[in-house]
Amino acid sequence: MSIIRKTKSVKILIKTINDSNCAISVVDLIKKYKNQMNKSTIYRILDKLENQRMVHSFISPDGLKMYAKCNSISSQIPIDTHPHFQCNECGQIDCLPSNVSIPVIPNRKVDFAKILIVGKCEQCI
Amino acid sequence: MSIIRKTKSVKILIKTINDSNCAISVVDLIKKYKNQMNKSTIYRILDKLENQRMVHSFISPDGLKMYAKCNSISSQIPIDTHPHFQCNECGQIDCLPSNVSIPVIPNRKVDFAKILIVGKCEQCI
DNA sequence: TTTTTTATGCAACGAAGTTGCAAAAATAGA
DNA sequence: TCTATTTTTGCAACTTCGTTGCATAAAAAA
Repeated sequence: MSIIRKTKSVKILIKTINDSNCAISVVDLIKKYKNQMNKSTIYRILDKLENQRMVHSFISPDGLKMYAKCNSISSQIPIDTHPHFQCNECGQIDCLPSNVSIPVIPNRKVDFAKILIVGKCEQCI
Repeated sequence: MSIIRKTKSVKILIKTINDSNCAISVVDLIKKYKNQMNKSTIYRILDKLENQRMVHSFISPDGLKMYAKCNSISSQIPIDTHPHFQCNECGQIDCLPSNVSIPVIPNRKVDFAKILIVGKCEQCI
């Protein structure tokens, strides 16, 4: 896998994701940058950034691909294992640093868990 | 909301979901019954069944809408709050009866959590 | 410079899911 | 039973999200 080249588009996307304190859907990124880059470019760049572990992704409850920055906590833990929080008022999803202990399940081997905690965020409480 | 009418298609879908011990994607149901019912019909029936709490749904990690029966445990707990288990070998997803305790998160109100535990199932261990 | 590699835009495509509408089936009322 | 009304279904068209092939543009290497 080649090292990522920091083109203008790449820089914009990295900055956008890093400056955001919550996850962003690709759909929103496409809308936001529809005059500056093509949607294929966006999908391709995000894919590379994820391979490089510079961002991480997950699928939202309504099936949209979401991207968020890898903070210090999540980059130490194997991919996608930290919990996410979705506010059911404003819809925003962000990453939680906290750990949720996964129960042992009889007759199965547990590798990791994808956890989405749903509730109300600080602003919407 | 009107009571559901048990047409032939409805019966088939209820039986299929109830007889399965794991979640089924709508896509698979459409493939399976492509000669017996239209995909719109399938989507519409499943939607109604879910409104009646006869089945429940969730979005799989690859964005597919999945349906599973409501067992005695899950029908007592508010919708979608029981954990699911996905085998990363065979891909099957099923419902877990066990409860995972959700941590309290500072400055937020936690309503419920969607939990997908990933690992190996009994058959694939 | 010239050559080679990589990134981008564009258009077409594909899959999942939705919707409007007409026909069919089931139900209710007489 | 016959008719009127409601509900369900099939079909086709459509939307949205995401992918792919290919030609061009840009960057890096030589």
